[in-house]
Amino acid sequence: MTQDDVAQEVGVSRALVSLAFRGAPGVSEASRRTILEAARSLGYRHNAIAADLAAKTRTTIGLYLLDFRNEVYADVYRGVRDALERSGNRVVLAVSDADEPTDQQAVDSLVDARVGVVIAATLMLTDVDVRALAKAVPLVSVARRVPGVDCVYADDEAGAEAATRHLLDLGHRRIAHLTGDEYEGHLLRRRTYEAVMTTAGRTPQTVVARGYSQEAAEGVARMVLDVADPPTAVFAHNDEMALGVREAAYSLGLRIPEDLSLVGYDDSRIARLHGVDLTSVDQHARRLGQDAGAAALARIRHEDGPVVDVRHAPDLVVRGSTAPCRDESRPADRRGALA
Amino acid sequence: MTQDDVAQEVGVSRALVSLAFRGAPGVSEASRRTILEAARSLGYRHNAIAADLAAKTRTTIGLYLLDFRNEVYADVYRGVRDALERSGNRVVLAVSDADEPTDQQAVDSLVDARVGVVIAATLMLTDVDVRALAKAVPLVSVARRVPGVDCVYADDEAGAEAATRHLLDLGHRRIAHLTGDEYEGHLLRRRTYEAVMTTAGRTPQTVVARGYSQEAAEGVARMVLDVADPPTAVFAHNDEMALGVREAAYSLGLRIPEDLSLVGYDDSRIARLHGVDLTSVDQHARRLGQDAGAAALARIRHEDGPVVDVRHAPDLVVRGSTAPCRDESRPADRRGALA
DNA sequence: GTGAAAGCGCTAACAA
DNA sequence: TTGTTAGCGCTTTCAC
Repeated sequence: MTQDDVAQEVGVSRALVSLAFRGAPGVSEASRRTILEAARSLGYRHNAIAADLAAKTRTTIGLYLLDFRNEVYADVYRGVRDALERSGNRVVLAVSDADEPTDQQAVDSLVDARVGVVIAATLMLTDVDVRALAKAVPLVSVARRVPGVDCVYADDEAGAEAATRHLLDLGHRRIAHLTGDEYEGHLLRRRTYEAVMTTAGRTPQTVVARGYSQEAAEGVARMVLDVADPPTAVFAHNDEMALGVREAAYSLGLRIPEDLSLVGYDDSRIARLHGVDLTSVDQHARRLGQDAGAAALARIRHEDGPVVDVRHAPDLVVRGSTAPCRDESRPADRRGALA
Repeated sequence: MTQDDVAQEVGVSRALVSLAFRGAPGVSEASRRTILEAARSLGYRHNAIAADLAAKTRTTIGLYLLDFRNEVYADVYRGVRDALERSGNRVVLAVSDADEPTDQQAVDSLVDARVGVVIAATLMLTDVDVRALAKAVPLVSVARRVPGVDCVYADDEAGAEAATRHLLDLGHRRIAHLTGDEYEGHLLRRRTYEAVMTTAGRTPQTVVARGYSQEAAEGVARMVLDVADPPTAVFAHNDEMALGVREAAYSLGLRIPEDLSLVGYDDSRIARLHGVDLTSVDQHARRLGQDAGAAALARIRHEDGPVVDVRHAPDLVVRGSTAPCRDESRPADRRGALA
């Protein structure tokens, strides 16, 4: 079933059918209607892939998501869908795995699918590699800022600072930060945590797991918490890892927040469950997705339009997993000593 | 950068380059090596889409997933990836939404992407529509049995029976079942629950929400539980809905399992969290995905091979969300009265 | 408005 | 082994 068949059925040229299908000018309203009608009754479907090949265009949008299990990416996906809903562009997805990111490979598969632009959330590559990638295919980076490349992200420094300060304000001193392998794009939260701690006169304790999943976090957390003088609070890189800490804590008989305060990142649905009730930083992932979708659309239309750099403010959502420090072993602070 | 460029660089014909890239016979080992080498240094990438067009083949596999938020689909996805890892076939994804399923639309997008086979998990369409779909494109249905169509699924009747019996065995009488809109493919669990209840001499109480999400379930559950004589146990269609029941219960001051026993379905990661600890039925979704991937591969190679119908046995995983019924208002049963 | 001809990047015979 | 030719389903000139 090709445009030829439709053309024959209606008794016009194939070229006219092509024009009619693209809503291009140069075809009478009457012809258009007849053609579309005939196409429907014949069950003809426009072959956008062949069209792209012939027109040397790339109208498909590629979406790379780091992880299927982390709900934040479901939200990004929804946002992208919101933005692209009525654009008519196809979206093809490629999904990786938080513990074994295969950015390059997955994005390659999108390039092979001949997409016109790639929306990537979240790239683990180095800045240098991201820029190289952006040379090969128009790229919109989500939740990761790379100067010179289109990007849409929440302010990680603000988020990490809010999280860390929140714990400091609650009187915690031994606050650990749990993160994954040192991917360049994920360093911002860590660095900010360390800076805020240092400024507050506390010693940062950064713990690095092998990956960013719950499972990866749980193993490391058990070691960190099972010592003589464990941290009284943990700030985890994301909610997944926070859940790992939570499981580790419970398995050691520690209560949250009585014995351990816990802060996550992403404010995922799990954080809101009764009994989990996790303090977390909301990145507004769906909005990130929406903006990324819009940016991708702009990029696909004007390959060399201005580079977009959209930064949103995250929000700390305080819930029941954080509470004032009640660790008796903590040294009294100055004011306490003088009082 | 086309095969022509590579051919010119090496000084051979375009056809030879084509053959070399497909590992087809008729090209000497020396030529192949030179060609592949030149291609790499030129940065040439084989255009599988143009190849499909020319060869009139369809090597891409389409994967439809009902919902991004329900982890069971992440598991199916992983399974499919396992199966396709070294097959060389591209996979394109289309994802819908549990509360507003758009099967037809999403699968259409896959058909438009010119896929050779569609793996669908889970279709909400009627059996009739599914079969019509299967005529338009080779289809492998996951977690939904449709006679005459390739399918890979867990035995819903066994799962629902195990869940219902488990609650009955714990002494519960007023056991409600919470499900979503009546999609044909989702009726098996409900019908089984109702049959088991009736056989046990109990009155089934099936409650239908508008969708299959946590949110949809929560609203309905609140109404069901906030009555004079509420059910002492609920069997939910899936873990997502069970979480909704859980939230509703807690918001009404009911404790689980003391005041309410709860069974889900899918044995998702959330079910295993400390404090959630949800009794659930494991469908072994990753294995379903693996088998579906294998079936799709077989179908794409032999369009009219035998129809596959793979059924797995689900497993009830008993956790802390279910306990013996302690409802004092329950009428003593016969043996109790005699003792 | 319409039709003919060329070409997108590739494969598939068939000859050479 | 290699090169030649035709054609996949479509768009795009450009003349009618």
